[in-house]
Amino acid sequence: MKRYSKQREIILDTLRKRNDHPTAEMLYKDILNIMPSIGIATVYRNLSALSDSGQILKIETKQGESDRFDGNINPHLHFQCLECNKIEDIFLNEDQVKELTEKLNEFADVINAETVTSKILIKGRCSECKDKIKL
Amino acid sequence: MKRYSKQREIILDTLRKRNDHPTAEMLYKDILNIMPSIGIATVYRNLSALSDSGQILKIETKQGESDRFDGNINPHLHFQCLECNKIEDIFLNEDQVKELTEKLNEFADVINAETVTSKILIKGRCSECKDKIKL
DNA sequence: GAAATAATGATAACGGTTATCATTTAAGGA
DNA sequence: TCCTTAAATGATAACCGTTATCATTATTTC
Repeated sequence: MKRYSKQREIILDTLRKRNDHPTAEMLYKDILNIMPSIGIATVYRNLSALSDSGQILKIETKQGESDRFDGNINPHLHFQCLECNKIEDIFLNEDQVKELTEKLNEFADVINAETVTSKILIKGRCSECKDKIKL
Repeated sequence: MKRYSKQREIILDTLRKRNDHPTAEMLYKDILNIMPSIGIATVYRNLSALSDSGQILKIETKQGESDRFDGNINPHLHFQCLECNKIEDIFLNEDQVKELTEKLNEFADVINAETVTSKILIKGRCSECKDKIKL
């Protein structure tokens, strides 16, 4: 990422405009409407670069399933519904972030390791699917 | 898994004897010494079935990287070292499990969802790599 | 503007996993 | 024990998301 590119700008903009967690493929299809000449490799390349540089988040789900991307880098967890596979954000307030960080540090201490980051995915039933089952 | 199979028994035994987090490939190579006729597909098939039935754990790491398996199903978190990629277990005592569960439930409540399970991977530097960097 | 080289687009290749299918084998009678 | 049924296996082709390759295009610097 040593040089500006129109493609990267569009990719970042497109991702930030959404408030869900699209795959590279979904973004690619979106962007084709704006820049029909863009290649899928460019989308993957830039999503990787942007996530490496911390401008976006990559959510690695299970193998065989496409990675998801998130334009919102405020500290938050992810929730995935076991029924409909939807991924939702759970935003934490400062106190919650602090509590969680302390707890993770405590856990890492058990094996004398140093926490840098963490990946927390809560799995369960989302509000809609919870209701469906009750009907 | 409606019928017994010698292959499945060997796969489960082999995994349980290890206290690390091997990939399907690693287990396959191990098992070739005991049963040279086993096929890689059988290993994958049984690892999936065993993890679906809760007898083992599947640790889904990042895409492109092989899944890891764990024969120990006591509640524990995983830690992955950013330097050497090693995965370590962090076992929790009952109180810690309870605390963590409560916290996750609290987080899921924010979006009115119901927690069933969670996947927590702490990333950072393991005790060995932490030391290496300081040298 | 020209040179240097980063970024792109098209597409081939990759790698872990899953699907396919003929063959083998376990389980439950007769 | 033999027979039948269908689950499980082993070999391998296929799958699919992603990455590598490479010629071409575009950005930056002078």
